[in-house]
Amino acid sequence: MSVLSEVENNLIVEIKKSVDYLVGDNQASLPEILLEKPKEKAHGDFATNIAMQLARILKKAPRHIAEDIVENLNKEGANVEKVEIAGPGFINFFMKEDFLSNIVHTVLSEGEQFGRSKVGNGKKVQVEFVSVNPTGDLHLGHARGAAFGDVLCNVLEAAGYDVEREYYINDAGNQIDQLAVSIETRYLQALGKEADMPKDGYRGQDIVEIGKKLANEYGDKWENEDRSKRLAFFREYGLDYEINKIKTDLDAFGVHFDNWFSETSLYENGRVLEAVHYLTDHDYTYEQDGATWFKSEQFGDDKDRVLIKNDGTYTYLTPDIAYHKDKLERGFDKLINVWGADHHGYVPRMKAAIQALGYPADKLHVSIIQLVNLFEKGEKIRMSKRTGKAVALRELMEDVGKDAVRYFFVMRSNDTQLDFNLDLARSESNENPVFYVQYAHARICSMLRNAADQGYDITDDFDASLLASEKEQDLLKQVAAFPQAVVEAANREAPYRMTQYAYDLATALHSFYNAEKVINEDNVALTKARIALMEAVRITIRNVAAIIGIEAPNEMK
RNA sequence: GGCCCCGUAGCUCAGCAGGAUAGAGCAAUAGCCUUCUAAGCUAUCGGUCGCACGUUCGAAUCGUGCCGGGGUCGCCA
Repeated sequence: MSVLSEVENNLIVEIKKSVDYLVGDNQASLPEILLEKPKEKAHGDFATNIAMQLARILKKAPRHIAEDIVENLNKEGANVEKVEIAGPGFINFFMKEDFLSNIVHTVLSEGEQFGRSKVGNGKKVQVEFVSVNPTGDLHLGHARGAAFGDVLCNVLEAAGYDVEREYYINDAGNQIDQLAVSIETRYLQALGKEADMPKDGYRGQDIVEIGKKLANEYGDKWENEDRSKRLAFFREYGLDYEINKIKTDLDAFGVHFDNWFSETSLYENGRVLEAVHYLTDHDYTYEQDGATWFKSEQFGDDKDRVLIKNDGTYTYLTPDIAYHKDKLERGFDKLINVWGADHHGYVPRMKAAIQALGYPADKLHVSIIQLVNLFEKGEKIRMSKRTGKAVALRELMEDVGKDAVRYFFVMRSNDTQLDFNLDLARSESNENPVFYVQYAHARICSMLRNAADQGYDITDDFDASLLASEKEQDLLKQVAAFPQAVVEAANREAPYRMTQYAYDLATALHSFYNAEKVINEDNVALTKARIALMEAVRITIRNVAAIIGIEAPNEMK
């Protein structure tokens, strides 16, 4: 699926007519005709390898097939100026001069909508991401997942999918009991009492603060209270505090969720029990060593997994199966989970569960986010200098700013490890891709301000066919490529393609800027056309920046 | 040991629904500001695509086997 321009569609239709004529009855095995945009300008505006693809079917040499296709091609109808056959059998198309000029009008009229398409067909996709345990701060790995998930959602929305963002709050289970006990310890310490942090307690600064806060608000009230009541209260209080902190941090990072889903709610409304019953009723469980096991191996997992431990409590998997059952029943066409690399081993058992629940395994797609390493002055940083703990998202944002953090985290494919270069993110120069892209936008704004001072208006009529220089054509091609770039990023669930696109567009702009002047007193018609072009580029940069979730500033300070 | 990710220029990475001479950025070198923002541009230098077989008219891309780096293998979450 793709969004092709009218020109491309037209060309494909004409090529197909020619090919149909050649192959006659062999229709069934006919490969799809694809156009590529050659890297080399000498190879034309578009190229197709259809002749090579047909070689096997027609049992003829690719170059001969290409000749036949070209012979039958309606060049006029396809808006083609010149056709060449090259290499092993590529057909290269050189389009008539003005084939790109419409794009400026398109962008100006579509504005914020430019780049959006309907290829997603309104399909319902749910993306569950971040879902960090509410027991501490958001760290770098989480932040990468947050940026990835959020930009992925933006891309999917732009491509016409109906997207829901969800955060799964692990507010049940051992780690929350541990949170309550850790808070208790800090609370007692805040009151000046002797209390030791348990071995696997949470030692973060935030827990110390919760302890102090409780001591200030309640004095020794909870010290004398029954311990189970005390822990129950601390548990709720701590959860509330941690979740709010996570929300605040994500908010500052520009990440917002449609739905915060509580694990506890699954217990309260009987969904966990229901899921266990479902599996048991379908004979997907058995008892062994005092525990209840899920037969995940028959669905492709390495081994079977425990659902109910021999102490009667559930493993993490059990409510998670109930959670996915719930998600599936909410009617999404596709579920995407964004998980850290340390969870990849968990994928087969979750996919097994999806199948056991009666759904195809590919209903769920898990995007694994590889590790992040921080570098400063060429050295790997393991701990924050300030806190002595793992570096928190908040700290990183204060250091280099939200935009740099977002951009750097989505800049690389999610399945490669990421080296985050702090010096680079801080630097205000062309080495820093965020500034490079933002500068392109600011630069255009500056030109447009100057143009306005001289009495030009971006709504003036213009003749787009005047935009014929090499740099202008390059810019037009880049702009025209945006809708397809969005679709490809969506199809491949690869948001990093948006940062690459943004960078390439900025490069074309800067290159144009250094080669040509926009405001040219001797040529008013050309000036008007270039102003329109600049506005079209500005809109495109702003739109891609919006998808990445960074600012498109009017000036650089 | 099983499974997952990675291995492409000195460094960081694209390219991997097979296609033309493997691309960017940084670093290095040489240039461009009486001209709309030099936070910019232009050019040069730089690569046995980890290795070996195989499939193919054609392999960085697909398959198999090795080698190297990282991650992960709990009745934790």
